[in-house]
Amino acid sequence: MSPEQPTEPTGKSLFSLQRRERLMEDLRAHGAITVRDIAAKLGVSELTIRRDVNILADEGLVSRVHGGATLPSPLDRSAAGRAAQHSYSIGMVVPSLDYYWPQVISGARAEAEEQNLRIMVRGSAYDAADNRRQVQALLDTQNIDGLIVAPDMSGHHGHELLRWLNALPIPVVLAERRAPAEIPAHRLEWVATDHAFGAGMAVRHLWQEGHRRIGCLTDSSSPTSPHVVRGWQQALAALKIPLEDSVHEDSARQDPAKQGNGGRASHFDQVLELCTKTGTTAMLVHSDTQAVAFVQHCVDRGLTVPGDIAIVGYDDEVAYLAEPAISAVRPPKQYVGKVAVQLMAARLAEGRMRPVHRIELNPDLILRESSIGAPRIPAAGVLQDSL
Amino acid sequence: MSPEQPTEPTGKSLFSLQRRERLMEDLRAHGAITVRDIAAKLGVSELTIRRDVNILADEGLVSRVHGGATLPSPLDRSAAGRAAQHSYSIGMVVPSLDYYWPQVISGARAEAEEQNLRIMVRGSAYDAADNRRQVQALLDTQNIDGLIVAPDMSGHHGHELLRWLNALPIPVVLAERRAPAEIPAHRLEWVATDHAFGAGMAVRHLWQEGHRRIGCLTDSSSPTSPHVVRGWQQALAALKIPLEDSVHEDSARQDPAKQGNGGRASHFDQVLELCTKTGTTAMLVHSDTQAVAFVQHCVDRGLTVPGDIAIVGYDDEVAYLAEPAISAVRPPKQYVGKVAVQLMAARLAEGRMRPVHRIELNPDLILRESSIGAPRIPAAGVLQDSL
DNA sequence: GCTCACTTGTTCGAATACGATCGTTTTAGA
DNA sequence: TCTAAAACGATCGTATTCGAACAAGTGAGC
Repeated sequence: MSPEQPTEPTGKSLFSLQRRERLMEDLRAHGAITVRDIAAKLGVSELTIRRDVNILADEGLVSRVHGGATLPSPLDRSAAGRAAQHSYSIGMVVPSLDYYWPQVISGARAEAEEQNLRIMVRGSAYDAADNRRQVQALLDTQNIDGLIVAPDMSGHHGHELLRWLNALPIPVVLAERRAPAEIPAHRLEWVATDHAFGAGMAVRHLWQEGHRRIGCLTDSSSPTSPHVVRGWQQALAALKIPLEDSVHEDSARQDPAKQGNGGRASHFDQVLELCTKTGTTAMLVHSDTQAVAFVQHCVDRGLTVPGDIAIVGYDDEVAYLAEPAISAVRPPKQYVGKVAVQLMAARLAEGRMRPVHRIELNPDLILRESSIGAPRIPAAGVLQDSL
Repeated sequence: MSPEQPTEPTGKSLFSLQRRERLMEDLRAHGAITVRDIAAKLGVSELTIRRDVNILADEGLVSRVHGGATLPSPLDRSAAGRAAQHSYSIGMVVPSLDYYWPQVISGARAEAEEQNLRIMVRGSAYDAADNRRQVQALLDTQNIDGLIVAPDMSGHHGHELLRWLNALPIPVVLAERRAPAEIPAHRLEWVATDHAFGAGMAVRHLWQEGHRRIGCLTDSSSPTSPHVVRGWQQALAALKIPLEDSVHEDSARQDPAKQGNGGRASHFDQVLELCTKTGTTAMLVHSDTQAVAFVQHCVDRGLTVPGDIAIVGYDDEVAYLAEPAISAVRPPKQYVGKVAVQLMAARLAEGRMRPVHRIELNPDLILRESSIGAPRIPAAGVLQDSL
């Protein structure tokens, strides 16, 4: 009877995939369809067709228009996104997930979103063997097109790891690390904070506050430490402060038997004694956790900060929590992640013709109570343009 | 008599996208269309067509004219002009317009086009006073939002110039220059080729070719020279070649009385004599022009290249012209310009919160006849991963 | 039986496309 | 240069479509 019924009135309902097939058939036949016609023809609601059209449009198979759909057209500006669809996955291996690195990761994530990249993060221990394990795990299980990594580079194993990374078939970007010049890791790119610059900035600041003997307390177990020390030394040299009788202590080189809180306290006492002996009135303390402990210790010993001794920390993770709040050098952690992803995206897009980029970012100096407002010798004019 | 009805009189209405496609078809067919014709043809109001034309013009697909539209024309300044209106002008001051820098400029220009920036280039002499004059001229006469510059940084005047650049109210990016650490030019950004890396690459290449005494001939009047020398020294150290009896000569430090071609010839003779005396079989020659002259001199003296002495040049401007063609380290000049503009564009867009970026790019080593194919000691396996 | 995941339908406020009017700008012709 | 006609853009109104939220139906797996 009624031959005029729609092609598929009530008979059997179609699966969504079949429906979309039919939709595409009609589209190919006529060049364009309206939601209303198709909905009537297939006996489903218009909303359903709209949803189908959206799905097809997301895959670039149709161009959406008000009221229907057409064959994909170059005039369809939403098609631009389609090109970027075959996006890359990049792996990221960082040595800590609770200090310093969360912000780096967050910067990387934001930029990855921007660039339409997927990013997979893994934490690792601070040692080369585990770094390699984590990278290998990413290579094996995921489909990684690029790698951002902050490896341990100390000792023979570290160098071996660098060579291995350099030989990987995918591009590798180091974050907060630089391959030493003697290792010809000619393919590795990196982005790192210029910690030497940061340390220099801290020293100059203290000098401007009137301090003329500025010490340095570091923890050589951190990969950042050598750069901080170098920057401190360079700044002292530039300011003509003799290096030999400046306080330079390293918490990691303490007698292992004395480790623990007791050991730390006695080490701090030793540092303070040295300061008194040499007339040192300001200290740059690497890693702000240590700076917080040191300030606490000073206060406990009855010293005022910055009155008796001024402190500048390094990293600016927890410096603001101390009492008094500690001035600190703040590396641009967000940007380290962001730029690492930018490097990777550009490398993946441009291929081998792009020259290897190696980027240093300058940190900021965040001034708080621990280093200002206790005037000594009025600042000389030599450094008028240093801040 | 009525076949004259419009193609699509009332039949079915078209979607806007289809309408625009039809419009573009007509436009491609005839080169130009009038709003009235198209409106009649497609059976819509003229206003609708005008709107379509506006949309297409926004995407740069047509040029709007009174009464209709034409294919996009470069004379249509509304397209490029409008976008470029918001955009910035940046000045660029380089020390030479015929050696090395043309390619840097070309890279900068291409990227500026991409980023919709205007770029104004001025040549300058290789001295700080003229650098400053040229920059000042740009600041005075043009409306510069940023500056890319490759200043002379030698001596007191050079340092003074850096301080002045650092204090300018607009962002400054150095190209192929780095501010020394002792000058706290904390606002200056830069992009520079890692010439030390390039020199090291050349030395390692020569070592792999079997050379065990590798000399260096530089011209200390060039700002690049110190980096080349440093890279050469580091590579020698890494390869455990004793530095003290390696040939290291500087053409700029020759007796001024002997300057000129005669002086140069005698200096080259002197260098060759030193090579013989020390058993040096390979030379890294900074600035390719000098390398070309040196190769010519060797050939004139009856030496074969690379048979008796292997040569690697630096800069790769004219190295391919020599007979035999000279292997040379090729700095990524295009990219230096490109990255400088990228840095500037990002700085102008993001403002002061963006940390200072300092970027090094690695050069390539272009192998030609002057350094290969004259096997000596078979290459040892130590450097398997160095190329 | 049950829940869970998935798909489809309904309703309704928001967004969009298109056309009409009218004042302003541009163009062509005297 | 002036003037009239054409073209243009801003604003509004209307018809239609879109999509978010919620509701309901279906099949798979336990």
